[in-house]
Amino acid sequence: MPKVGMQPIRRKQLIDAAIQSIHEFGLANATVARIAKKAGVSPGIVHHYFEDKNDLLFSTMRALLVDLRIDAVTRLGTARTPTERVYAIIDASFSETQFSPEVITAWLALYGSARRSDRLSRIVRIYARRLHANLLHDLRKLLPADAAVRAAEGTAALIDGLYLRLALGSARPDPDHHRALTRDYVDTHLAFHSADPSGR
Amino acid sequence: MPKVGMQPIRRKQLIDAAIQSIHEFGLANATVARIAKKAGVSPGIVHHYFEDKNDLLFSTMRALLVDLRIDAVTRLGTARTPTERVYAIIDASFSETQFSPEVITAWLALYGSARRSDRLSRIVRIYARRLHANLLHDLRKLLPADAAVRAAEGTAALIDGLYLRLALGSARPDPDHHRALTRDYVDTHLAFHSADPSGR
Amino acid sequence: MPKVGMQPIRRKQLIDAAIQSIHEFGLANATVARIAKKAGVSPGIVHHYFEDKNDLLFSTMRALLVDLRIDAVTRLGTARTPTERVYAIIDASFSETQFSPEVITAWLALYGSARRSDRLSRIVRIYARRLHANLLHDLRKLLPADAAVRAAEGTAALIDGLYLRLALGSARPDPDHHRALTRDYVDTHLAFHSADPSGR
Amino acid sequence: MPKVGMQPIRRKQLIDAAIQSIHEFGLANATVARIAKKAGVSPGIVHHYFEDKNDLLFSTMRALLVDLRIDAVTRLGTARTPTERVYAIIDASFSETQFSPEVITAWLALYGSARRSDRLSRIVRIYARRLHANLLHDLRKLLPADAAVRAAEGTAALIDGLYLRLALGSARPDPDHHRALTRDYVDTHLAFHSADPSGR
DNA sequence: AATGAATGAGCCTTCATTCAT
DNA sequence: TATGAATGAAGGCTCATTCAT
Repeated sequence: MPKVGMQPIRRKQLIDAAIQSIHEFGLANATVARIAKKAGVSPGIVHHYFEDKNDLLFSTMRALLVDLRIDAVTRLGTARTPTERVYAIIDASFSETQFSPEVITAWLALYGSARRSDRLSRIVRIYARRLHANLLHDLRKLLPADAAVRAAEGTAALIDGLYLRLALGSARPDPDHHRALTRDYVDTHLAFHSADPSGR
Repeated sequence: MPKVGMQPIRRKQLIDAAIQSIHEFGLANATVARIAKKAGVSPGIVHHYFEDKNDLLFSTMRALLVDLRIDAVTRLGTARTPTERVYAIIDASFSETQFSPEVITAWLALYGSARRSDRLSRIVRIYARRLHANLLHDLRKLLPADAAVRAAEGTAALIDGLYLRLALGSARPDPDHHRALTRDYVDTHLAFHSADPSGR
Repeated sequence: MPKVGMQPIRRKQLIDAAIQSIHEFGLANATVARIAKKAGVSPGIVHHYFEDKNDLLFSTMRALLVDLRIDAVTRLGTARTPTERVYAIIDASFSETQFSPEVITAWLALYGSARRSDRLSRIVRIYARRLHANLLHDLRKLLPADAAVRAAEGTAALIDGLYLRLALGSARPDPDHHRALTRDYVDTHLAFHSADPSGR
Repeated sequence: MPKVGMQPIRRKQLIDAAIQSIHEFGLANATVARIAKKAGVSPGIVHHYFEDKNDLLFSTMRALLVDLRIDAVTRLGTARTPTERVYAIIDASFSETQFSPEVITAWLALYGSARRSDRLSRIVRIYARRLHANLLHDLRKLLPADAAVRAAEGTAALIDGLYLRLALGSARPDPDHHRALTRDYVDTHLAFHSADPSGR
């Protein structure tokens, strides 16, 4: 059924199928054949829309990060104060979209293989840098310089660490809980420094 | 040349070779043949000392966690106050042994595949639970109940998150920096609650 | 955009593209998609103008042989003496048209696969037989019967052998040189027998 | 059955199977699986003994040329006069070993694909150059310089051309016939020049 | 205890061919 | 007439695992 404009549709189908497959079979067993089957297409078609399997996996990771970015930007749009902005970033990380077991599983699996792929590790680093920059931008207005840097790094690490535990199933899959925990980290730092304006 | 008592030696050789191979080739390319070669033995021998490849990987992960455990127990032995004990646990996580690039890479790779292996995910959860319990045990003495729970969970997540960033290469490989950051998380919570004894 | 009378145009386009593709990518990598792309058409269209890929390749070979035939017939038209006619045949084999690298490459590649295709091997044999018959026809007038047969076979083999070496790149791509060499073969035989009219 | 010293045995087995397979199925259909089956081994083993399929095909071609070389060297050992030496080279090309249909088919198929492989085209050119050098060495003693060069080139081309026609099945598979035809080419040149010592 | 040759299943990828438009 | 999306069958290659020695 040769229709035009299938590209974005098929690509999304296949990326979703890749996420599902990684969740269901594991990255090592997420074969092209299985992903294609889950997407309801033939194995061969994958190479029409992606250069190769790595390109599909890379695109999958990128899609995850793009979704996260969109979510964050949206939330930042309505935030007014620096604190609200920091919360917005945290909330985006644990939003409904990001929080499905499939997404979290895929996220960890792809992180786990990022070291071996230049493309993959590059976008992961870009994401990490951007998260850090965003957090730092607002925390600087709320904390002394060095404390802001530390808080930004800690917040980012905390988000990743909570995700990691979620992916392993050793944490309850409750977004609000994780949001609260991360906010608490920020709150405590803010409170600590506002109670003691001289810094640390 | 049949020697007796080779078992522990060979197993350690192979586990070390597995860690090195995962670091060098990635988990997906850490084949039995490559691991054996790095260990200086023949591919066939692996199945004399391990049930199969999964067993080798599981044993590798277990070895990593056992090392961590030993480190922590040693440090806890000399700690006196609850705060010292919490610091000991943190320090163990970022000790020299745990901090080699090879170990960190292997750690993330195996975490990333834990979901697909019952044995693997079991020991990972046991480790997570134990870490949480240890932290909680001492934090309870320093913080209100709910704050202690939150701090324990946050500390554990922070450690994992920092490891994750290390494995990805988006954090500088400086143990002291990570220790300080994690201690800071604890310190801030302790300060916050001692400054406000009414709890939160 | 349905046009009429496209058949001969498209067929020639595709045959030329096939020759180019064999030269550029090798027969094994001259895929339908690549040939179509080089012809500036879609892959699907190939099966409108040719039964299948083999039919395209067969038609390509036939086109090469037809060109050669036309060339030979033209030259034979102006030849007067038997010797001139033999020269005409030789000259046709090394004429400008036949001598492009693309044509020579395709020629060898298709020869190399002729054994596996009935159609292909049939036209190749027809060409061989015709070449032999043409040569023999005139050589008979110049040489004793058995010498004529031998000379005809030798001349044909020499032409093919020179082509082969051209295709492999181990001979310089100079038509005149090859014409001279082949004429020399004939000349020597003629001289030998005219010097010794008793036959051999 | 892990025996030592299997390498040369298996390699020969596989090379022979490759020749047979090319003959039976054609180069394009001589798959690794088919070659392995014909050799009575599993498909996977091929990559134990050859880098990849191309390496097997290259080694096959090399084996053909080595056999030819050995044959020629042996015959040259007993040749005394330059003429005998030229005959020896011709005879080697059409010896029993070289004359099996399988060998001839493989020869043409591999020649036909040589242009696309650096390794393949290299050894083919080396063989061509050596053949030419050998012929020239002795013809120089029998003919004027330029005639010797021409005769050497012609003889080599004639041999290849006869092979080509054999591979296509458009010549009768009679070694003696081809030897005679090639010797005749040489003889005629020698006679021509000895009858006319002034050269041409 | 140890080797490494051998197997055979499975994976990624390519490609001739078909077909809805 | 023409497109190019889609299929499905192989093909080359890798690899965990077995086994004769």
